[in-house]
Amino acid sequence: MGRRRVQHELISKESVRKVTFKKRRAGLKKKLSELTTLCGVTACAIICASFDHQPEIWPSPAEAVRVLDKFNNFPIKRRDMNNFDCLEDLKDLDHLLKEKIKVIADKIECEMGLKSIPANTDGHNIRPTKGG
Amino acid sequence: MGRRRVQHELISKESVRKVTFKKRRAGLKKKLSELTTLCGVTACAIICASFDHQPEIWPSPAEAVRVLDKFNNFPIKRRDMNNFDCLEDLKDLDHLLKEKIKVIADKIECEMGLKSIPANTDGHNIRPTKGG
DNA sequence: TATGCTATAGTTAGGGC
DNA sequence: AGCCCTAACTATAGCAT
Repeated sequence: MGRRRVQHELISKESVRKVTFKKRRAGLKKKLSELTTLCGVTACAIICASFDHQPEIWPSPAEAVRVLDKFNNFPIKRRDMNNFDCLEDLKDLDHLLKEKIKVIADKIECEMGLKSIPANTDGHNIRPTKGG
Repeated sequence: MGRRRVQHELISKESVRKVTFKKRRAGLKKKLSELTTLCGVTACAIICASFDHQPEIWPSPAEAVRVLDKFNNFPIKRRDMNNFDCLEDLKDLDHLLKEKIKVIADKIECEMGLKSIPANTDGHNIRPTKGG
């Protein structure tokens, strides 16, 4: 669509790539918005471009968290069925998720000022950060 | 686009809504794929529809985890800048994230069979699950 | 670099099977 | 339900500014 077809490969010229990115990002955002409105579904998108200083999160960070919650409320065993494109990837999913959650959990605890407390009297025993 | 314009509101007839959802979901998936290919960015989308038994995750669950990692690698303080649509929502984001991560972490530990271990000899002290 | 234009490639609503 | 068709509509590539 546009004056000419484009190959489905990385656009080599950075200036062109950047312009195309902005245009298509806007288009995608609109499409996502229409999908949620017309069909009454919740959806979010997260886009990380090296052009940007931070990822873009739609419709909003808080809504993304709500959508992620919906995802996370599916028990791991039930998520592991057959509706995904890449069964190979799925083999790693549980492991990746577990690793990721551990790292984030540590980071969050750290952020909350609860790190390096070996064992407190509230019954909350925090895993020490390794090599940090 | 199509034989007639549609109002930008919830499609009332469920059968029509479902068909439109499937068509537009496919379109969105293609657009997301093109964006990542053409522009060399990483992106994921998560869609929860009541039609489906589980959320749909693109390009794959594992890739979504990688994109989320990119997001989570931004320090919380730096995320809280000004590139988001909803500053009001952002006020709650850190809190929501912290709560969410805690719940998920508990769930994961449980899944891994590490729950209700008060303290083991590896130096990994796990927070006990509260209330069952 | 960003914004506006517009010809044209691409998407999809409604319908048939 | 799913798949194909195509008119009608939208998104955007290449330019111009």
